[in-house]
Amino acid sequence: MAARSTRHEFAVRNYDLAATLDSGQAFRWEARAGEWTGIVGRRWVALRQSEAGIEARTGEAVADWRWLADYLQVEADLAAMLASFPDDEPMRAAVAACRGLRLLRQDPWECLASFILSSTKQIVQIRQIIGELCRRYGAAVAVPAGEAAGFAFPTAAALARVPEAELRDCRMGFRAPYLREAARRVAAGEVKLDALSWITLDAARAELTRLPGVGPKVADCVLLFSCGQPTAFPVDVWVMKALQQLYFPRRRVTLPRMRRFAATHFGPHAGYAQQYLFHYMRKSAGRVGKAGA
DNA sequence: GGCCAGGTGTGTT
DNA sequence: AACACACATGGC
Repeated sequence: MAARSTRHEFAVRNYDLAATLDSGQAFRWEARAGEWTGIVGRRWVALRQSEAGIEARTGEAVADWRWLADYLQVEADLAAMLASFPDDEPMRAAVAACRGLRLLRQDPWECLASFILSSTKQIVQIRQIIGELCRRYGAAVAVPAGEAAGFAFPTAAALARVPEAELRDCRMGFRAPYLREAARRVAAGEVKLDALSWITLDAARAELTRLPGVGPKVADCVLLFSCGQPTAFPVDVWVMKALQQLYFPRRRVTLPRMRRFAATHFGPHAGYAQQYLFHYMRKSAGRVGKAGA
């Protein structure tokens, strides 16, 4: 039994923390000098890339660090997943450009709500909306002395109670009624997010897309980023661009056809391949890692 | 100032 | 099944 502590080090190789936390999966990580701060569940966390892997410190002492190991997926076998990718030039290039990029394992409600808010929004704006939502409706969490206040992501029950006009004040525009109704149904147990990990991908998609504001893309984000469905393959404008340029440079391919191509081409860890394509494309377009933003 | 953003809902062919 | 359009808001 480990002693309670506010510090822990995870031994892990081939893990690029910056790429992972800044690759459009999660929206609450802030970069500072040499470290990243954020909220995971009800805990404030600072993460730093170290010699042996990843160093973490928290706002309150922790005895069992499995929640963070799980979130960061430090035990995932990255090499095996990379080896499962199709052996073609586009994937070789994407892997070479994104060494150590990982998929996180996020809370399903936070992930669902975040991606309902993501449609036709830039990542910087998604981050702003979510930040405001957490400040207004999230529970305060313990932070180290001298740190700014931190807030958990608001529960579904909490957001279900917020009037639509107030949600619109957080600048989410037409997404406000979608978020509110999705929150109500999740809080009422009409959709059970925890069950989505244990049913087939198609059944899970059908369940999620019953919710307003949730189509194929948002559903696959939730299934990939928080339910561990390894072949979920969200196709957004960036992935569409990547697939178009890298696999079909000569002819235009429609979105539904592109989804069908993706469903057969990328193998048992297609979702991971998707994240490499997404990050590769955004990086080469110069939208990632630029100071100032 | 126009184009675009980790899309979805609704209505038409 | 495949398209067209509206939908808020803000970065560039």
